[in-house]
Amino acid sequence: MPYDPTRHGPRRIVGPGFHERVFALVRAVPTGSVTTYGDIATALGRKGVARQVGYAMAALPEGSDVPWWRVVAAGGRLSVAPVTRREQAVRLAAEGHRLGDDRVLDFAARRHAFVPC
DNA sequence: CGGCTGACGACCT
DNA sequence: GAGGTCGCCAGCC
Repeated sequence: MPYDPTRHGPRRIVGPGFHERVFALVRAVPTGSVTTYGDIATALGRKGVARQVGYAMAALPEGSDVPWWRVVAAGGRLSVAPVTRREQAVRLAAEGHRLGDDRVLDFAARRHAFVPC
């Protein structure tokens, strides 16, 4: 069943652990840049956990300080649930991104490079 | 403690 | 391009 905020209950409180590390990385993405689930997974040291990164994003509470809209799918695609995707497109456009066909154009140039601490 | 639930990605037909 | 398969795992009930 696809993610549906109207049916999947209240937002959950963010706890310590994996989710928190994901959120910390997303907070490090500056305005005007984007990153991907896979890049975050790689930055965490495990290439294969892009899916888990997505799950972490789904658990974000509303009103958090995490710029979730800067996280796109591989290749710059917008792949979240339709309602959220519209919101994401609006926010990305507001940060100067050009969008087309559910994609971030110039994705390669706007992709954030995570630096090791 | 077991079961369930998910914003993915690479690769294959 | 459109499907399907498989690997991946934390957090909540």
